[in-house]
Amino acid sequence: MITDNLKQQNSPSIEEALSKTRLRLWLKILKTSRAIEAEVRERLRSEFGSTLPRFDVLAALHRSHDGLKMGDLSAELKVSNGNVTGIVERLVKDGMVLRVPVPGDRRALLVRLTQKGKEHFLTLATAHEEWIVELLSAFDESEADQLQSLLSLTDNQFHDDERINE
Amino acid sequence: MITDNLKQQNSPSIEEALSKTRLRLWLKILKTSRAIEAEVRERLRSEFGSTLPRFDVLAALHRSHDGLKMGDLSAELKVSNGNVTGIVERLVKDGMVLRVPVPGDRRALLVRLTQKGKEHFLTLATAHEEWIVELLSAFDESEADQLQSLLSLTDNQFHDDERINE
DNA sequence: TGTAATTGTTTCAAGTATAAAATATTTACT
DNA sequence: AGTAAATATTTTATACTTGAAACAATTACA
Repeated sequence: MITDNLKQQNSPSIEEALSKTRLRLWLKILKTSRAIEAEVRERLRSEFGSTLPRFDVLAALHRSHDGLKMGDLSAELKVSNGNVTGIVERLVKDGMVLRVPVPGDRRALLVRLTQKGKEHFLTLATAHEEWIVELLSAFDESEADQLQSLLSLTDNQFHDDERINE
Repeated sequence: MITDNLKQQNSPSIEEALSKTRLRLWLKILKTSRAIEAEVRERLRSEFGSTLPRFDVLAALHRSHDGLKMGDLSAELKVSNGNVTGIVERLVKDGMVLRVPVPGDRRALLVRLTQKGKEHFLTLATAHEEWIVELLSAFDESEADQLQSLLSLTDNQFHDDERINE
């Protein structure tokens, strides 16, 4: 598909100002996001000896009731297959998850939370929710809603998945 | 210093709704930020064979005219000392930066862009700016300004640097 | 002057992350 | 049945990341 460039023909100075504003905004988004993420990582580490990737894997497994195949897990978390292999390996070693064969398919493995993993995740999740509420305490209901709406303007902007065919 | 909990005594349901809104907002911030960052990483890789950490180091060195000590560099980028050692090592190997001794202090090393590094950085920076403008094209001037203001509400929220003493 | 504390940096061990290659299995099609 | 293509996963090589330990040099000060 070929499209024309339909950009409005603004004066150069208006275009340049907009570019600067967007660049500055990106740095702000990145700074805010990284600051909160760093704080969460640090608390997971110091208070629970855990990490964000582990938490993310446990959360995904907790959401899906019957476990997830390795591939589904990496798709869900948007990280590479090989990466998930390593994280799950360590979680198995710690008794948090189990790898069980899929009946009809000897290639695939289902990853499931153990009882211990379930309990551990609930502890982490409770703390995590409290931290986020605290770290975003600068926003009241109205401000948070406005932010949410503004950020939603990017919604159809990024596709992993171009779905070229069909 | 001991402070009372000065939180307004809202009804439980209002508090809970606010918590949910904040948690949802955090997931949105994280999703947006990661999507843009992933796209920038991918383009640095595929179009220039480079990475975001390398770009960040080059950018910091370009901003400071006379080079930076290793410690200043890691402070500026908010990453660990050991991390910077590795990234700089690879940049040295590629001829992008130089380590030069600091006259009065035999512990310290100044890291400086080479001519090649300067040119390489300018190429990357130009492309990077275009990408960001494109990736944030969902926001017009007014929306970008509103977002910037809302995100600035967290400004004194996160300190690396508690400055307990003095 | 000597030595303790501080400062600047690298090394280390472990975990996270990727793309690409390798392996194993299943499916589709002849 | 036989084989090519597709699918599910792991392995490999390389890079990034951290906190903590080690090392080296400088500064403060008894």
